[in-house]
Amino acid sequence: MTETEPPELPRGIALAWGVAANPQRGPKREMSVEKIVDAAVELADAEGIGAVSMAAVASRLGFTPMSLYRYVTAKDDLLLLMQEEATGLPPASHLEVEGWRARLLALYQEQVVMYLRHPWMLSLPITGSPITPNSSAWLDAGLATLEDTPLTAEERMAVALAVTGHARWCGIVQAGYTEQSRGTGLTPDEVAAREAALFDRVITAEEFPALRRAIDDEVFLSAADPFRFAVERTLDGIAAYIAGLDRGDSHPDVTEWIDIDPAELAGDRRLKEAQKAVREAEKALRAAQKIERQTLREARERVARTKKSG
Amino acid sequence: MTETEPPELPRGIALAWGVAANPQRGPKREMSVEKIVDAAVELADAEGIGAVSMAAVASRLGFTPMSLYRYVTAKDDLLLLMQEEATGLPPASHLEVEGWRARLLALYQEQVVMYLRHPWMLSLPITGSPITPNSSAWLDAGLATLEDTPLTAEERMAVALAVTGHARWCGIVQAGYTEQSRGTGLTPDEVAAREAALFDRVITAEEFPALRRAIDDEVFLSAADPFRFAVERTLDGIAAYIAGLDRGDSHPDVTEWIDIDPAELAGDRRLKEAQKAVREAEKALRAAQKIERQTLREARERVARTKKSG
DNA sequence: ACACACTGTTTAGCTAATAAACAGAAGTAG
DNA sequence: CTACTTCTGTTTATTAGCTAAACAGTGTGT
Repeated sequence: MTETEPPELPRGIALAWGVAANPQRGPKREMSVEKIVDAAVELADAEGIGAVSMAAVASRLGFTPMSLYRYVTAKDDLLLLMQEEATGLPPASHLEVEGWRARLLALYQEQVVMYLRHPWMLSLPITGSPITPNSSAWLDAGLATLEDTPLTAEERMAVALAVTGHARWCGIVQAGYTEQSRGTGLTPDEVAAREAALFDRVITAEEFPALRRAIDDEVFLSAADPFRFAVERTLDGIAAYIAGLDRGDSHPDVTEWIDIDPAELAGDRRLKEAQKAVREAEKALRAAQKIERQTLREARERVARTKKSG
Repeated sequence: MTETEPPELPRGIALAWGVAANPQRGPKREMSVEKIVDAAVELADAEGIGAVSMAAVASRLGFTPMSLYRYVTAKDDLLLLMQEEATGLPPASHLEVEGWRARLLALYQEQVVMYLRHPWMLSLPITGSPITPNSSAWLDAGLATLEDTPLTAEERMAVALAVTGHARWCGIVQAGYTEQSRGTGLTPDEVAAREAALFDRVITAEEFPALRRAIDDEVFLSAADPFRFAVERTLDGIAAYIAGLDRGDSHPDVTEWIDIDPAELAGDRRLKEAQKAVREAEKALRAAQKIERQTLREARERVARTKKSG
């Protein structure tokens, strides 16, 4: 009888869970996985993920590049462990408040802080669900806040996932500024201002009326946190949903995932042609807009020149 | 008098807006930026962003790697243009339904479809706000749905941003499976199943009670779309908020962004020490858990062996 | 004592981005 | 028409970065 052996843990994940045999013989180890990961995280925090090369990490510890491979099978491994280390355990502070709503909000904020501290985490690829101890702990904490609610298991998962999503999205957008400010040497505020100026210059009322109005209302210079607003609304919606359940509403039918059937793309010729047609039309539109813009620009320049010389 | 010249458009963005001078002299061009970008997008769709090297794109067009540099200043440029191309203009289908809520939901779904079609987009770094024509068009479409609502400009931006965030988050998670299925050769379903098995194996009721319960309730095997649930709740919350405004509620005070003061991190020694202490404690806890897990595993193996031989 | 399992290091191979120098093509000024 | 200039796609070469393989030295178990 073949034992139903579960699939092998990927080496990196095994390391993260601490299920890795330590060798007994041979010379004493001078480094450790933890020291390596620490060094890598420090480097990423300070200079961005781009600065994290095997050589840089090793040299920060005073060793040669190849030495790291005695502790870590490949760079991807190291990145996974860095993620795990930077994720850390969820702080307990969200337990100091009462009620699922306050706790979820606190958990959201804790996650945002985490991402602000380690913005590089957001540029690492996500590979499916987080099967590492610390990520699991965060997810567990999110689910735990909802234990006293009448939500189904699936709904709880959806809520916990949504909170993480909000935090990530907030982090992603802010990390964009962080990165740019690192690259240009400007402060994040200056980057934002520069960007607002670019926007202002390029968004016309004819092409983007709603966006233009938003710019004119100075949304990009506002100090308000749009992400906070969004989480609050989401929590409102969840609260209302729970209230409905308490009132006796039934859980709605599940909505299936949106799925793109690869066959749909590869097989159906008519669909493909239709898509192609749309793309062509888009291109044509864009081309026309380009010409318009260029013409406009030239006209403006002419006027400016006339004014100057006149 | 120095003219208040706005900052130069980055080359890539200039290209995206079509504000790039075409040369007049010299031999006829055999390629075009568009053909290059098309080829790159096709490649990324088919084989993932990892397959997009300058050489691969060039060879797909039948040219040498360096030829591309006559059209695109650097790979980053190409990536930006790919993003812009794959983003496309928002389909008009969301205009076929009535009311801000239905339109936003449609816009959400359209974005999800876009990300499913081009999952690689989600692994490109975000650099601040989307200052390209197509991205702007999506944002404009989102804001436009809210024009008839009593929301402030900032609130509208927050809502539009949130919808994008939900779509991205949905795309990110699903792209994780797509990528993994490409790497392993398994179907996405198989990947999900394998992952569920891994989870099942590693999550104990003692360490992660809530998560364990969720697994036992088979949330990871459910066909329900957790992201859809979350957007619906968010839209509920926004609807309730709007209803409140209509009833005469006032807009709440703005919440400031969460900001990590770098000085806070660098300067305050006590804080730093406290943080270090927390990290040490976390490590200790993790180490203890590791040992526990390893012991448990060994014990199980012993039992299994005994059973076999007995 | 000796074999073996390990250590960190050296060397080398590979992929990938891109700078620099090139020969030939097409406009343009005389 | 001719010479000059600008531009084309190509060739060559440099650089950074990951990692396989071979190596000399170290400590443990027999």
